[in-house]
Amino acid sequence: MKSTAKSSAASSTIIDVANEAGVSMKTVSRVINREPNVAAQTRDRVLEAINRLGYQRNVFARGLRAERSLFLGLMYQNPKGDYPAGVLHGALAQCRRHGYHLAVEVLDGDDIIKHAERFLTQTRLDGVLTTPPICDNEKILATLAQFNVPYVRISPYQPHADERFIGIDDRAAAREVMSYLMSIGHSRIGFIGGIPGHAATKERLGGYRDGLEAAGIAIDKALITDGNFDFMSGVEGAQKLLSLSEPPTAIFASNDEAAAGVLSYAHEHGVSVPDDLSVCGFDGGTISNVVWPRLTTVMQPIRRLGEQAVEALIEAEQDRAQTGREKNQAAAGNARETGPIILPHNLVIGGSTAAI
Amino acid sequence: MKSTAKSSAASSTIIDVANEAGVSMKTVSRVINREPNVAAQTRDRVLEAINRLGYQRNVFARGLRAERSLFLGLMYQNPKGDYPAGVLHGALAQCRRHGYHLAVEVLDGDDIIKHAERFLTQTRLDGVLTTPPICDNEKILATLAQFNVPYVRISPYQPHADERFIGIDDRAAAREVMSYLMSIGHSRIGFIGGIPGHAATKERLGGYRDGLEAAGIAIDKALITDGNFDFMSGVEGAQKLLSLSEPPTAIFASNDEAAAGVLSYAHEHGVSVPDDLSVCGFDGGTISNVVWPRLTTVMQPIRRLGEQAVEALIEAEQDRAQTGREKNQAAAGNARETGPIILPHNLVIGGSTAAI
DNA sequence: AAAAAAATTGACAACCTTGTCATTTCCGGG
DNA sequence: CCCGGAAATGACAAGGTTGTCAATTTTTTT
Repeated sequence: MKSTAKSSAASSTIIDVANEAGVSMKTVSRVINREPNVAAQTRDRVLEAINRLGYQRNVFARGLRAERSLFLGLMYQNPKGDYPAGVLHGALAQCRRHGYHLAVEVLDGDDIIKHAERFLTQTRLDGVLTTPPICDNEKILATLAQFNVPYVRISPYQPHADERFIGIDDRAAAREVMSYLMSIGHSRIGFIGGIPGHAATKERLGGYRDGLEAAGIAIDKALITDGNFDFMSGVEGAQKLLSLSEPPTAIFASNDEAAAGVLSYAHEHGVSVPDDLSVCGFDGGTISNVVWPRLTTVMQPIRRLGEQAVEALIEAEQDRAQTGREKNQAAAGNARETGPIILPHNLVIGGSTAAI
Repeated sequence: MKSTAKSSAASSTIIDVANEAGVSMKTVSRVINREPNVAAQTRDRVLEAINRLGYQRNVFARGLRAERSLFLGLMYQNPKGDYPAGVLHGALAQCRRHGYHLAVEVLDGDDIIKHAERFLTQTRLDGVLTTPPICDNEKILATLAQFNVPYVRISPYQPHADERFIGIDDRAAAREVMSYLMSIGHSRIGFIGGIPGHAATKERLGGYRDGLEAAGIAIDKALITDGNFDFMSGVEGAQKLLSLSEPPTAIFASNDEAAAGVLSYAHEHGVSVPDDLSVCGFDGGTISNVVWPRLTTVMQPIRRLGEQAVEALIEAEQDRAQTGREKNQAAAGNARETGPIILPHNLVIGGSTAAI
């Protein structure tokens, strides 16, 4: 008695489908992969057979024979907070829509590169999404290129030419925050920075400056403090800023977590928010909604970043398959789209800001 | 003229290794899979060859031929918050240590079961981790069983016999919270519940009751309100409890998010925390650290839950492979361990509680 | 209407690994 | 010194898919 006794869940193969539809397995393969040159009538017959049998292609057989694995990868470093989770969730949703799967890998050990290499050889991903900070690690990018894996970077520090990246317009968003604050009467506004080297850090500070400049307010360096996107840097920033001889009436922190630190410091020291001090954050994740008062913040479409990144990868992948097939007409103008995808953000007014 | 001169990124195959070591590919396979009956000397030669060539086995070929895929899966439903992210991170770390990869799937569409089936047929996972609430979905569990995929449930509602599950002792933790609150003088303590049907909901309420009982305090049903683990349920719960003619001096919310809601309501209505009201949460994630005042809460070892779950799966998997190989001696006492793995929790005292 | 071109389809090999089963080698006992 | 049995090793097939290339059918052109 063979122990093959597969359960009812056992899947049928491409050959079963071929027999059912009365065609060769190659034709079935063509239908599955949406290759051209299949008669409409044949295609229908095959699709019907697929439905009847509940056929699903074997990911491993496909990965073995073809270049494509039906897996995308998400590589990131700091798994804390809403950001990676949101990207992940969006990416998963989009993968599902396209019949892809997602392999996640956190790179944070000793030898990141070796780790990435192992990940790539073992999984043969069709594409990779990366988020800051590793999306700005040149060695990682070089490794991806070496393995010939298409990748999309989310909110990179510095976009490379001829490369897909996705993000929001941090600078414009920060400008909006500033003009909102100024519109309700603030002119002395403090700023708490993010982790040096992050794109977001640079851009949000840029927006802060832009805003003041546009209003004709001179920049006071004393009002700009360093930070690193975490709670403590908010606490410390608030302490510095509020101890100035001429303290700000509003503080714009580079993200919600730091803004929460500001709130905390204010509560601790009897500074009333928003009466004595207005506070703005950035990100619009869970934190902005659970602190008191609720933060005025910029809501990023984090999930959509993940979705769009996957979308871009799959598009590129299909292009690749397409042009691969048409390689005879190598001269054909292959318009592989590149460049940025900028998603809209949203300024949310919470209870943490008020007119002066 | 062998085409061995592959590019540096291209991987060598088991045949290359066999040639390099002067053995057959089957022997290499044996070494890789730690099968018995390989002479020590041969094993060394093969391992050396593997090192020299930087060989890594092809996941797809292996998945195609063998039952094992080197992939584990994480299935969950609500991707929000620290919990899933923490489990994911822990699971990833452990997977990496064992050379496994992790495929993540969020089940939240229309037809969860069909979705799960597709996921399982397509990926042929070696094992699956699930978290609440879907780890309590009988249909999902049946599907996993049907596909013969071993699974580990994290914090299930009701442990099944003969099955691995992992969690903390919610009830004991809640008891600790209660005895702490009573030790600092509180006796009128309100409780805000979690999503009905969750194991955590039941157990934490149980601990609340246990605590009062142990202190000989009668349970006042007016002090127990419903909730659902989110911020608003904390706000609403606080409102109910604080409008009682004889309001509590402390509120124990079933998780941090709800506790944050309580804080928010208190701030809004001029109730000073912790002077007028003590507040406790549960989970010990980001939220407990960014609100003001910091929450007194139970810190769950979330990452370790993920790690341990993966560990258990891989152990079971290796057992399976082992006994599979020894199937001739079918009578052998295969002591596949089952039952619970309970990890320690940790009561963290924050600024949200004070002596009466 | 025949020839040429294009579209459609199929036969077969190849991808890399592991399971099966046969063969060889080694060892202790007669 | 041979024999029997266990240990070590290898030859070969199989797993499900897609790429290659040839064969067949349909359409277009002359």
